[in-house]
Amino acid sequence: MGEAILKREQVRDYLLELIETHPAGAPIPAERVLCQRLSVSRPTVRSAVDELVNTGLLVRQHGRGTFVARAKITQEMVADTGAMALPRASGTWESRVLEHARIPAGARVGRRLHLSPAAEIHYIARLRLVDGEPMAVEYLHVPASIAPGLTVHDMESGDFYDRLREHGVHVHEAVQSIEPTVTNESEASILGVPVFAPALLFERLTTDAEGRQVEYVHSIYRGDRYRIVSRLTLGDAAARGTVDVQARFGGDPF
Amino acid sequence: MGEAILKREQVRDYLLELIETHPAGAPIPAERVLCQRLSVSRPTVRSAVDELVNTGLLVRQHGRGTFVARAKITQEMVADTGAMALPRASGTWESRVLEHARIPAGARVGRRLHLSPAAEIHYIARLRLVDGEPMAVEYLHVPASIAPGLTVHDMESGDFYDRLREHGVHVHEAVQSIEPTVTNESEASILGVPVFAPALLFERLTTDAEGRQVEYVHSIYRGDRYRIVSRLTLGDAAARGTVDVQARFGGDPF
DNA sequence: CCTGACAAGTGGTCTATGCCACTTTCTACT
DNA sequence: AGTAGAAAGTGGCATAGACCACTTGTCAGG
Repeated sequence: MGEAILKREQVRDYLLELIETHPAGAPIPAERVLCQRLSVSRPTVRSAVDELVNTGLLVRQHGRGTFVARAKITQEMVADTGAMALPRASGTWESRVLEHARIPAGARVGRRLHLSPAAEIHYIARLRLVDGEPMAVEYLHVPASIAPGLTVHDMESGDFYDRLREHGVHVHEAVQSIEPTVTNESEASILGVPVFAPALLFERLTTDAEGRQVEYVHSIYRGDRYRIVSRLTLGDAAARGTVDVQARFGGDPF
Repeated sequence: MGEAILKREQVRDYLLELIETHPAGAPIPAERVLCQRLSVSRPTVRSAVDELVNTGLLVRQHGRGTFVARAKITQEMVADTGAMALPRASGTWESRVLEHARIPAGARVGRRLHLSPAAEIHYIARLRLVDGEPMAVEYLHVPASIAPGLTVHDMESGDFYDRLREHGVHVHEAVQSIEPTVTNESEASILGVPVFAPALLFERLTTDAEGRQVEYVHSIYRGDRYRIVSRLTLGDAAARGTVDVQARFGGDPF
């Protein structure tokens, strides 16, 4: 069982055993060494290593070597009922603004936010880091009319929804989608992962108490170091329908 | 901007344009034709096609050709407040039991379900299909002591939690995790997707009203045709903490 | 007209080779 | 002892070729 037939599979199994028996950060033998040891060609070795890199088990560094990757960070998305204090994702989270501009919404973002394509929005690209390391890249779109005074500082400190409240915006509801994706070149570069590595794509549209769309966010979370946990409460047919969840995707902040 | 430098990137961009301008199911030029047309080697073409296959944009069939892939299915995980009727994922969902056995829990599943490793469980592997096509593969583990009379029929009909209720088990709460993953060979084969294609990994541990662990599920949902949508309600600090969500990951059923 | 075999076209796996670019180590010179 | 340059070791990109395996289409024979 699990017996590899193809040479690439043999190499992969050999490497999986190395990964299981070495700590994160440990180097694995160089490609050329593996060629000799396993009697396969270099493209075949590279193909097997490619697969393990894409699944987040190995990390490659040009000119340095290939190393066993670290474990994932878990995001708990359940809090005590009614509590303000949300369960943070493990690690110390920070934000770093990569771009901040007031631009026209355009057709696509305009549709999402129910705005004219010409309406102005705050466009913010920001990097989310955990313990100093990139975890996600987010693209926020906030109608300028709703929070005209929004600043870069607002984007980098504390809970973003707290910041919005300080601008008179009381968020009420959000619809969010999650799907698996793979990184493109830009995202890969920003996040320090390979291109086409597994990732989670989040899209969220937030409305305030007055029914206005106040935020549209598109985020990419690296899949090798991030996962979501949720707690669901399910009742009998008569009581079903109530789940006490305070969902916080994608780390901190809301 | 977006200008490919590498030959592999040039090929990929060429193919992306083809994909955008052709409907699902349309064939793309054969590998050898692309070699000639783009003046690149076959391994280079294959590498670019590999990437598009892994992201779910193309589908390869041995001996037949390469075709533009179809769009994703969206799972809405929000229902009307208090309603029994849950928003179904699009398409017609069915289950097909692949395996059903009573086996010892083992160390890992035993820990999850708070059982002795020797305790017996119902182990069920089942395929979830939408419109007749594989969408997910699920591995259910239910303590035999909790539902001694569970049958294959229970696994294939209607809402699984309704079936458990018929066995006197009233599910109350579940904790679930979601992370991006890639398919292994077995999953790829069952789901009809390539190995190492992006997918969503779900793990869920369900408890009943008496605090017993009644179910542990491990599921793989293909990423090329599936995504999750949720609606979150957020209030002011005083009111925050209540989200009216009825989460149903992974299609139908719970 | 039907069937079977063969050819052509498709993707799949692998080897061999060359060269580029980055990083680290070692050696020689100051 | 320190520094700079070269060498060695690492991953990255690409080509060329051979052969395997699957699918489809065509043609000849019955």
